[in-house]
This record gives sequence, structure tokens and C-alpha cells, in this order.
Amino acid sequence: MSDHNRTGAVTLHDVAREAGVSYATASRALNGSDRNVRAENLARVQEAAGRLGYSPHVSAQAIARGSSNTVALIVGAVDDPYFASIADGVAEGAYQAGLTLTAAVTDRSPDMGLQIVRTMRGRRPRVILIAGSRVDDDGVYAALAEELAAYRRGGGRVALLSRNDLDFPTLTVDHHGGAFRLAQALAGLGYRRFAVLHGDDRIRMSYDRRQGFLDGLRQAGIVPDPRHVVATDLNRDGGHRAATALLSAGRDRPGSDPGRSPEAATPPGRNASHSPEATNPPGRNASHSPEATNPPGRNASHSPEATNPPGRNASLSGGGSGAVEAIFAVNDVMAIGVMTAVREAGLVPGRDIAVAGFDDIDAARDVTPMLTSVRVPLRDLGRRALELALADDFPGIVEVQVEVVLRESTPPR
Amino acid sequence: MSDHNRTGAVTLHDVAREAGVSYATASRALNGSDRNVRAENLARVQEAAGRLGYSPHVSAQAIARGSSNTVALIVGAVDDPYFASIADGVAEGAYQAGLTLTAAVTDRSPDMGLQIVRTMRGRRPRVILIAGSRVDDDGVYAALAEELAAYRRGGGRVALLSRNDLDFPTLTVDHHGGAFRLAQALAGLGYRRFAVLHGDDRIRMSYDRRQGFLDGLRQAGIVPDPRHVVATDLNRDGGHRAATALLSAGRDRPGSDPGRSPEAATPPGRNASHSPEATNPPGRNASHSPEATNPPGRNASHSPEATNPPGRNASLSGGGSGAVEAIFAVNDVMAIGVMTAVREAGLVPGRDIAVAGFDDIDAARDVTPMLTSVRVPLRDLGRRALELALADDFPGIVEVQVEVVLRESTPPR
DNA sequence: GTATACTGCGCCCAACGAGTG
DNA sequence: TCACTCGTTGGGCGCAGTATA
Repeated sequence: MSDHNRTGAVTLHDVAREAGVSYATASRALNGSDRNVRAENLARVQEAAGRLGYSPHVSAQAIARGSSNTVALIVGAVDDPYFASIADGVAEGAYQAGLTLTAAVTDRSPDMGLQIVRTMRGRRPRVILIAGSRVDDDGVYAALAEELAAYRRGGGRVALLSRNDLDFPTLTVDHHGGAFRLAQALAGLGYRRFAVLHGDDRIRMSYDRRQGFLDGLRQAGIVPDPRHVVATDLNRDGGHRAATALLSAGRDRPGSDPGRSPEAATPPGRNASHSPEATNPPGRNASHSPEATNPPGRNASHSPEATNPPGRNASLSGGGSGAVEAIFAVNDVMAIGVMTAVREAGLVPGRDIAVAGFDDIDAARDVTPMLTSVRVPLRDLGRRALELALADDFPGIVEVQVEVVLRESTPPR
Repeated sequence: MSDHNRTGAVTLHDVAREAGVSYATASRALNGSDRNVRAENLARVQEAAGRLGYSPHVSAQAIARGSSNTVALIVGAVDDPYFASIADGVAEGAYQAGLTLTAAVTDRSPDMGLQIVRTMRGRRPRVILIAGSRVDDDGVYAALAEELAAYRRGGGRVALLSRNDLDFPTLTVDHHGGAFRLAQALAGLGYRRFAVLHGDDRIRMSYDRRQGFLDGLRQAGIVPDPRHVVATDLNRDGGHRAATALLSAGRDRPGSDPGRSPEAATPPGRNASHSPEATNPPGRNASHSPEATNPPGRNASHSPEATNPPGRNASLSGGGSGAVEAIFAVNDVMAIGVMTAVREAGLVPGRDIAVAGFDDIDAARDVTPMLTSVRVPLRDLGRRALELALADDFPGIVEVQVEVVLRESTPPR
């Protein structure tokens, strides 16, 4: 029965007919606009709806009402604990607010989330939340901003996570401060020679964390060998690969330039995990100018003009006066990869080489030794971003504080 | 301009007016149904659309066309690598198929996904994918089945992941076989005394894995102490908690019944992670009959009639003849929690107590020692589930094979 | 061949009249 | 008469078809 319409789905008409009431009554009974419906009819309608398996067409409702109650979350990857935790927070908040969450992943989009935002916008959600779309080339960047502006003009609400360069309510993390204090803490523990693993400089998170760390070191009178400040992918394999290259370079070819090793010098490529803004589209890998926007004292991967004169031992494990004592990776996922690489090189993380990360994901406490990190309240981040978007006033940029967590991977030295 | 309508968003009307063409022409130009539009007009329309920031209203399109092109994925949790990997696979497949993915999490729903399915259905997606909704009490269970059947009657497509009890295309994992072979492999390595950590028995995955493992042991002539077969949460903390309780019970109170320890005996509660079907609604914790459907040789958490006579040393770490040599947890997340608990007890996982899990998530290779597990192709699972749903024929149940991966956490003994 | 009406998708909302008590 | 409920009708949401001009 009731397969008269195109899709074959049950409509409100069918329910009304089945219940023996009028269309309007059925509508009033089910969505209770003005609940002037007799109890008996109400029950009949509900019963009929249940028997027929009726499900209101939310698209039609959305059109008729002019608004939906979904929140669209756009993340870089699902696979990544960073995003997963944020998404979890958003899901919780959405549930409490009675909103339906729909998520999209920019990871595989050629247009870096721009297209995603476009299609998401077409769904007319009440809120669009963006966690880490990349600060990309100006063209795409401006297009994204315009897209969001148009969405807001249409009554939509926007909140951004972890970027502070657009004119929307933004929840940002104190990357610089956290890394700064971490560096100071590690210096306080007695470490002097550091390596830093970071990502593409156009990813603000990566840039800020690296810069904060270097600034913190400088404050302590420490300037790391530029060859030990390496750009790589912001995921587990990126950390693993860069650390492996550095370790093998230091051991197998003492005096060689680790920054020039083919592994470590590889610009960030595909499968960029974590990376709030590092989701390289397939086919465009490594095609960006890797040296763009580099500040002084930066990544020396490709820089022949390293401050260390050639011949000086800059190895990680050489044991000489220049040997690196600690590796900081700008996120935990990378740091965990680093730890595995260290072990594979026959060394013991923590004892032989200290390792530190950032984010304090759950896994940081499950690796051995437990990972020193900077705690970011990721779930709160998601929840608060949603609140921010829903709020009526424009709070501008809200900065979330973070906390250094010292663990066994960086024992006093 | 063009803020005449309720929402304030730009409509196709605005675009047509702006471009100086008729409404229908603009429609054809933008969605190119039959592209009988002059090149000049086409360009003008596109230009106008871009200038106005027009975004087609997908709800309206869905209504007009009678179909949308989204795939709805319903998972138990985002937080969990198991679901995250599956979601990643689905996202990939959806992207390739030109479908938009929208995901929902049942974790916090009081109705165990039933309500989620209901609302999802209202969105009229082309596909609904369910990864691990719990095999719950018959009422909800039947309601879920009916909901899905109604959805299918309306032309929708369904695929189920990892449950094989409903009449829909299903991708199931050979939980029993994998655990069976793992048990045999561990027995082959010389282990004899095992503990098994599992979840709620109504969760088929947990039940099958545990049963498979026990069957495999039996085949090798091994029957573990029932007190060492413990039910707990299917997440990291569940594994950690249960292992801690067992270890402390074994050490602090030799001869006592570890199954009676308040920690280990706690029925699965909230925050059930991983757990394709274990997402207990808040407020209903521990209210189900915990002993339901228990097969012989099962969990003895609450069983005074343990086969071991009281006084015999059944501790995990006591070192006596009854000391457990290996702990199997029905998933990796739990196993990782177990490893941490072992370490916290002053023991070395792998050397003092072997640990094995199931799923072979990425993190299994980043813990120390690397975790023995059973490899489940989770990403493939997601991708294939989508294909299954989209396929025209009804393939019934497809079973995915798994592979035992022995690593350092279970060295030969 | 190209551009314009018109109808319909499934629903919400408002207004009106008619039927009860 | 009043308060309440119900059915009918019309309009509209934004868009995609299919005829018309």
C-alpha cells in the first residue's frame, strides 16, 4: 500500500488516510505545533505512523520551516585521535542541544575543504564547525572565507577551531605558550641539545608550536642545531620516518648533513594525519613552495647555510658533544612514531633519548615510557566550539590554555 | 540584496534575476540536466552564482528529485580506533562514489541507535550503514529491524557491519576463527595458563571472540581457570581495570577469588568504547541481566562454584603453578590497557606476562612490546560495506577473514 | 534549438468554516 | 454564546521536471 509516490516511502498523507483523519490533523498530531488534537485522534495517528513505519522527511521539513537542526562538522581526518576527540566533544554537545551531527572529512578532497564547505552549506545546517582547514594558498583561502561569509549572511553560524585568521568566532589553542613552557621545562630538567620535528609551515598549529618551542629554548640560552629542526608529515609515519633518518644519518654517516637525507628532507606529503590544517589533496603533493613564510631560525632541511660548520658532529646518537638529547615533535602521534623509531635503532626512549609531544592524547599514557606532552582539552574544545557558534554575541577569539605534562619519556638529566 | 526570503540565503531566483535570465534557465545552467543552454547564458549564470555566493539547497533538491546522494554511517563511537578506521574506509568509498557522508554516533543515545536510525531515515539517505549497533533486548532489536525494513521498503539501501542476525547485506568478521587460531598459536608458543578479558555477552563480537579463544584452547587441551575469564568494559580502561584487579588480587590476597574483586566483577558500564554493540545508555548501566546467554565454561565473575577449589593459588602473578602466563583481551584497546596495568604492577609485559589483543589497530605496533593481535582489515571493511549496500544483488552475509599476527608481547615460552 | 510557464515533491502554517459540548 | 476540535483550502519553502511559447 501507499506506494503511489516516486520513492515508495510513506508520507504524511498515507498516515492520515490510514488513521482515518485529515492531513492537517495528522500533521498537528505528529509535530504538535498547536496541540489542539483530541487524545483519541492523536493516538490513532501515532499508531498509524508506527504501523506504517512513517518517518518524516526532514528535507521537506527543513524547507518548510526554513531551518534545520543539524550541525556540520568538518575535520581533516577521522583516523586521528586529535580530530576524533574533538569530534567526540562536538557529538556530545550536539546531542545535549538536540542537534543532529553530520561530519565530513576534508582529507580526500582536492579542494582542501572548500568544496566540502560548499556542499555542507547546501545542506543548510544551523552550524558549521571547522576543525583545522588548512591555511592554504591565498586563492583557496579567500574563497573559503567568502564561502563562510555567504553562509553567515544566510543566517548560518560558524565557529573555527584552532585558527585565528578569519573573522569568525574562533577557539584557538595556545600552541606557542604551551610549547614555550614545555621547552623551558625540558631545559630545567637538564636537556641542552634538541631536535624538533614539525610540519608544513603554512599550518599554523605546527608553526606556532615549533616557534614556541624554539623561543622557549632561546629564553633558556639554547639554540638547537638548525639541521635538527626538520619538517615532515604531521602523522605517526612522519615522525617515525624523520626520526629514523636522523638516527641513521647520525650513526651511519657521522658528520654528514642529516637535513639533506632524502627521507628527512621530503616535504610533507599525502596522508597527513592529525594536522588540523594539513590535509594534502591527492595529486598535489609536495607541489607547494616548502619555504614559504619561514621565519628566521627555522627549518634548515634544505638549507646548505646551516650554522653548524660541516664536519662537526651533529648526529643524534653519536654520543659526542653535539649529540641530541631530546626530540620534540609538534604532536603526540608523531612523537609516538619517534619513540618506535628510536627503539628500532636499538636505543631506549627516555633513557638514551628523551621524547616529547603535544596534545596529550590518551595513547600518550599507554606507550613506554609514558610520553611527556602538553595537555590540550580536546573534548572540551569540541564542546566549546559548538557553544561558541551557538552563542548570540560575537566573542571573537577565545584562547584555550594548555598544560605541560612531564612524564617518563623526559626524565631529569 | 536578495534578502527577501525567510532564511536570507541566496536562492536560484536571485541568481536568475542577477544573471538576467529566467528561473528555469538558471536551473538548467547550474545542474546541467539537459544542457541546452547557450554558452553565453551559461557563463552569465555561473558568474552570477559565484558573485552571489549561491549554494543550491540540497534539501530542496532532494525533495524535487526524490533522492539524495548521501550515505549515513552509524557508529558506536568516534573516539575508538576501531570505528575510526571503519569510518575512514567508508569516507574513502563515499568520496570515490561521489556521495556525501554523514555520520552519527549512538554512544549517547538512550535508545541504542534506534532513535538515530529513525532520524537518519528521515534524511532519506541513499544508504544507511550500521557499524555495530548492539544486539539488544528483543524489543529494541525488533524495532530496529522494522525501522530498517521500512527504510528499505522506501527504496533505501542498508548494510550491516559485524552482525549477522538481520536480513540485510552484512559484512561480518570471523571473530571466532581468528580468536581460535590465536589461541592455538599461543598454545603452540608454549603458553598454558590464560586469562581472558571480554565484554558483555550480548555483544556478539565479544562473545564470539571469547568463545573462539576458549575453543581454541580446548582444542589444545587447555581449560583456563573460570575465575580468569572476566567481563569488563570493552575499552582501554576496562582492560586496565580488570587487569589491575586481577593482578592485585593475585598478589595481595593469594588464594582469594580474583573474580570476586569489586573491580573485576563490575558489569560493563558506561563509556564502553570500541564495542560495536556496547554503548550503554546513561542511566541504564548494569541493569541488564548479566548472566544472559552465557555458554558453558564461561565468565565466572559471579560464580561461587568456580572449578578451582578455594585455597588453590589462581593468582596472575603469584608465580605458583597456577600463575597466569598470558592475558587475551578481545580487542587491542583493552589489551593496551592491560599492558599498562601490568607495568604499573611492576611487571614487564611480554617477559613476565604475555598479552594479546584483537583488531591489530595501528597503535598495536607502537606500544612496547609490540602487541600480538589478529589483523582485521578495518578500512577495507568500511569500503566494502558501502559497496555491499550499493550492489544490486543481495549477497547475504559476507565473512571477512582475519589473520593472526604474533609479535613481541607473546614471545615463545 | 532556446527560453518561458506550470506542476509537483513533502511538508509546515494560517485562515476559515463547521461540528461538538 | 463560548470554547474546543476537526476538515478543508490555499499559500509557500527551493528546486527539478515537462510541456509550452
